[in-house]
Amino acid sequence: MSERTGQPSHTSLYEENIAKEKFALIVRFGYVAMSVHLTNASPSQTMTATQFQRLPDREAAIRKLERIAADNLHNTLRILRYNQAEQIFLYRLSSKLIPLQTHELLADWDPYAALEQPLRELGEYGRQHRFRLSFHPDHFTVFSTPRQDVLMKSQQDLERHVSLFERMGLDERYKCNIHIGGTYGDKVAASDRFIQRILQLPERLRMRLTLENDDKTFTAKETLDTAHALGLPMVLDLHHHAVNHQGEHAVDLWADIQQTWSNEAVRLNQLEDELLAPKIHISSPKSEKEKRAHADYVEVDPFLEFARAIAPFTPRLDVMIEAKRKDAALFQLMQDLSTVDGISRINGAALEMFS
DNA sequence: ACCTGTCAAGTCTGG
DNA sequence: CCAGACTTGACAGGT
Repeated sequence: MSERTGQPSHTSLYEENIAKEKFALIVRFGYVAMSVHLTNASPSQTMTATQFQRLPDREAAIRKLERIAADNLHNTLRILRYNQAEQIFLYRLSSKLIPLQTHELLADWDPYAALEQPLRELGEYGRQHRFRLSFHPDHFTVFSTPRQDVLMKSQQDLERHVSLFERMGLDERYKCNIHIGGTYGDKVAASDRFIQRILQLPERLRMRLTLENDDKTFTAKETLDTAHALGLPMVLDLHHHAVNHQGEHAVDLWADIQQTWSNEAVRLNQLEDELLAPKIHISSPKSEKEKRAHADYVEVDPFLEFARAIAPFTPRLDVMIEAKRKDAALFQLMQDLSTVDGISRINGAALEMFS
């Protein structure tokens, strides 16, 4: 293996997988939060703090928040049923399922009292159909921050996401993906601070994390080093890598990135579990000028080039599509890929590449 | 029914 | 030091 690819050698588990898959790469695709095909199915409906305060009856206002949250959970279940019908097994949950959950106006509100049942139902459906569900707390979750107040809020927001997983009955295989954060003029100090902060987190939060390279600050290589230091899996974003790297090639980092997922599978004693297959993000630049912004759809070629290059030493890959047109972009990409030589479609959103 | 402005968050840049 | 850009989907309020 290592002679063949020039990559570092791999575990015996890895060799077994390769033998079993006969050098075929199985790729599954998914999309983020909302479907553009389903109507009136937003999982992210909300209420502004201003509106909440404007309502004279606070109890009634809270009931309204709970109705919005229940509706978001119901819409998420509708989306999962749709995903099941379309055979899409990768899906990122909305971070806005429960509006104003961490707002200081609602510090005394326990939203779970009213939402326990729908959350459990959602998690059960997800487990039953083997969906790979994830969260991506937004970019205001910054553990590299030097500010204590920002750190507190970041931990609070991560806690909120992990609690949702727990209330859904979804164990540590279900992950919250985050970025490292800002540099504040000193990248080394910032990543050191990040590492120390993550090490100080309660284990139930720390072990939910995956780390993703970002488009401005921490490159894939730097994120991989940080993931190694913390023993966390890494999600490689190919678009971010394309606009933020120091000359290194994603394919050359891949063996080590893949290894972070094998390590996690070993840690959780879930060696063959597809929930812990290595995962990447793909998206395409909106335009020449707006290289970082996401386009409506995803171009085939950059993904195809990467997938072909890693196929000889990768049995399985999960791909999250980050495109404005969400599931429509997924279907378009599947169609574009299905006409390519050496690729056969397994089902709605999974395919097999032979090498 | 549609359109425009606003809302949240934290970081970073430009003035 | 402060204002504005960045990002995102959806609300809020106007026509």
